[in-house]
Amino acid sequence: MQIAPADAPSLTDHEDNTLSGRTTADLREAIIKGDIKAGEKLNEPSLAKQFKVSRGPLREAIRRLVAMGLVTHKPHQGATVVTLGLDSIMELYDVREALEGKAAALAAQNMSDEQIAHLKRVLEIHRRHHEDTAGEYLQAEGDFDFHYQVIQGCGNRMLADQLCNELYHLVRMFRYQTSRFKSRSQRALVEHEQLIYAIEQRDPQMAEMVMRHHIARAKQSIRNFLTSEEDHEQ
Amino acid sequence: MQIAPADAPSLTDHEDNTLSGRTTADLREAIIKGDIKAGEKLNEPSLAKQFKVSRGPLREAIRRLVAMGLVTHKPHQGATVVTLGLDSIMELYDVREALEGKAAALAAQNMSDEQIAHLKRVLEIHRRHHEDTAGEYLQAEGDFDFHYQVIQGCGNRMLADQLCNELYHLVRMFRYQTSRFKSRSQRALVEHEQLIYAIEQRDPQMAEMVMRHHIARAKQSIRNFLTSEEDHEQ
DNA sequence: GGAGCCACTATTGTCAACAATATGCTCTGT
DNA sequence: ACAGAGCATATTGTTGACAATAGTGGCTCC
Repeated sequence: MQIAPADAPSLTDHEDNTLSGRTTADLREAIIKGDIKAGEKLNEPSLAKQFKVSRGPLREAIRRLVAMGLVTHKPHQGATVVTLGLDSIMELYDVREALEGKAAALAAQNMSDEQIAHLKRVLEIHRRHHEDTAGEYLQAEGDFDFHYQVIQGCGNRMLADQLCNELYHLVRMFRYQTSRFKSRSQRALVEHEQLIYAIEQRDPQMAEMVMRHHIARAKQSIRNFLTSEEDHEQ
Repeated sequence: MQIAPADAPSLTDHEDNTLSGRTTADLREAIIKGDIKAGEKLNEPSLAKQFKVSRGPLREAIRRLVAMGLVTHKPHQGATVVTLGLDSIMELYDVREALEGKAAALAAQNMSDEQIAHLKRVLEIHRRHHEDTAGEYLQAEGDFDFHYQVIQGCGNRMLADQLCNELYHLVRMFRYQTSRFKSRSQRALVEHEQLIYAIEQRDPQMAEMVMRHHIARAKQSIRNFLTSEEDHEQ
């Protein structure tokens, strides 16, 4: 069992060994980590040269990222990295609330005892880490690690794919963009604990409610942070 | 196996005019309507010849369909049309329940009075149609038309895209595969009426509850139908 | 001097040939 | 006759060149 996976070899890297697959992963990480900035245009020849591939695989990679929601594409005008404004983030968190809420409910029904035990261990590791470092940065990735376990345990592959292959990367991108935004880790721990309790009780409604409140609070916290920041800058 | 007729005036056809875009739409309709059967392998050279395009645009089309969930793809082995087993359908309807439930809640908050009036007109048309034809087939597409209006009125573009660009096509494919499955139209009308009431009252929680029950019932109805059919066949 | 048109350039869309990989078949050996 | 290895073939992955389109700059005309 490993906690927050070290670096780029993300949990969702069942990527293939083809150039197209590797390029997708590389380009995706470049965008998420901000090496290619938000709103920037993706120039095919230059990127192809940069990644040392032809334009064919690169274009396929771009198409996959479009499906992921990381870039937009207009015919004959090319692709540009999405800009995550406050509105988009709020929308994203509403979708997360709906999807992960349902995932929590299903997890309460379908998770094996072994999986629940594993979830407890993950929470314990996060708590230790929080105590040791006084609420450190890793919390961000670690937080998703917890959510990831719940999602994988829900038993609905379609739901899990939607969350992990598409929305997850948008969340990561947002977190890289506003890495200065922390806090909430103490509260998150408590809420995660509540969720485990609900799942352990095999109570889908309670699990869904807890998860939805958890995400709704995160959403509100982000809104407060971003709007106050706007005020400061203007 | 035939090619799809060139007419594909789907609701979501903001497709571009490029060969890639048109091929995507054509191939998509061919798969949804069953011209290319479930589980069938997509042979690139042969399909390219049928659609009169090169393999480049065709491959991009396939990639988009993979993102849509209509086909799966394995490196060096090619793409195959998904087979919608009972399990997949159940998963799909759980995702719909979560997403459309939230959409209904948001619609209750954000829909304009004009949009609500339009929704009422759509419902009225469906009711007329139902009375005239004693519960006819068109109900299937009409039903989604109603849901479509709610989704568009929710004001969350990300949510709407997820539903209309991805899940919607899977639902359509399922309906084409089991077009003999009807019924429920009377009940659906009542449930749609309840939803409008909730939206009109600007009651998000009630709207979400009504929508979720509506979809959950549809799910159960499908399960009963498909399992009984299994029994008959075996 | 400004507005509109035209050519040019940079970039995207498309194609056909080439390379690499998987699958199925044959041939051989026991 | 059967199992396994190796080859042949079909299919996918990749490439560089070609075509078409949108944006840009300069030029002319009013």
